[in-house]
Amino acid sequence: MMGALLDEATEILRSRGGRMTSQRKRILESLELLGSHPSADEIFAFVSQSDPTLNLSTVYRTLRWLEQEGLISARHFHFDEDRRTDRFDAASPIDHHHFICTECKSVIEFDNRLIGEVKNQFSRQTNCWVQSVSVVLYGLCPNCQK
Amino acid sequence: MMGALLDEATEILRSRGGRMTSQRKRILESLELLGSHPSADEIFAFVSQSDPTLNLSTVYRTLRWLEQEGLISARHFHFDEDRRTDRFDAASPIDHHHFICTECKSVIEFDNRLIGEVKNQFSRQTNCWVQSVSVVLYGLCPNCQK
DNA sequence: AAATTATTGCAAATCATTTGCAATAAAAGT
DNA sequence: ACTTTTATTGCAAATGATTTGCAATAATTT
Ligand SMILES: [Mn+2]
Ligand SMILES: [Mn+2]
Ligand SMILES: [Zn+2]
Ligand SMILES: [Zn+2]
Repeated sequence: MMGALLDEATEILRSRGGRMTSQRKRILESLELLGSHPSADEIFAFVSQSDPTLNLSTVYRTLRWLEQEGLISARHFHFDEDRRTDRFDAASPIDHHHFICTECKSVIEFDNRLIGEVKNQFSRQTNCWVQSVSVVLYGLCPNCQK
Repeated sequence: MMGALLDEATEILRSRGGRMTSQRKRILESLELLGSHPSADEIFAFVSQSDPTLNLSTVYRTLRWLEQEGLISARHFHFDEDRRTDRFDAASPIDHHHFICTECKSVIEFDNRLIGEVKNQFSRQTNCWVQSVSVVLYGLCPNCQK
């Protein structure tokens, strides 16, 4: 249960002559601890508490590597203000979708088999081959509806 | 048919003491001509042909204003390379969705009533109020499947 | 035509992210 | 353990899209 990401990453590194460093360990850890969808900066701030020498570049390099390996996914949620910062998702890209409360910025993950249907119908109608689907709902969570 | 955007924009300007300038006219025009989902830079390049004095800031200012007024929408399509440039959509945010061919970068617009269902089911289950839905499919268009 | 002020062009600032490079430290070889 | 190899890091500078301050310009009003 705990350390799934770290184990997978370690395995990939081993198989390629890569090195599991203390900074990578901490970044992996933080991805599991910070459940939400943290930005590189948030991960940096969190890990910095326990390792003040960590550099933001290392955070980015590690995240991009994990992304390439398919262990995490980068997303842009279209917040009112900040359209531009990537958020990182410890889960694989393909198996869930997101609701964003535009007021408190909380994120709810969900899935729905109808989404598969949408994909199938589109494929059938256009002969496009659909590899992945991104669904993002924006609105107000129960709390923020007042 | 032609000039819908320009007409709406002109009307809004009129009602607020704004001014319909030549640069705004050209930018609005280009949004209708360039059917695809152009970036600010692409709009800039296009309009520059007919007005070499136009400045990129003006393009951005106009686009952001149109976005605020709800006449166009800004989107980020999650292309492999460039995750960071906004693309502008002459259509309103709410009434259609997109398929992106990750090979040739072409965009196909579509809609599907099931998406409304997904939204309704989510609302019912979580008591969240959903304001907007973004669906983006990534894959290969018929041509690029070889 | 003169006055008013919304809008522009220009240059500089922002801000998230990336990159080059020399210093550091895993892992491998001895 | 000691040395070698080289993957990885920290640091500082670069990038690239977008934004912003401000003086100059041009629509509109008077
Ligand atoms: Mn998620
Ligand atoms: Mn569109
Ligand atoms: Zn909320
Ligand atoms: Zn294609």
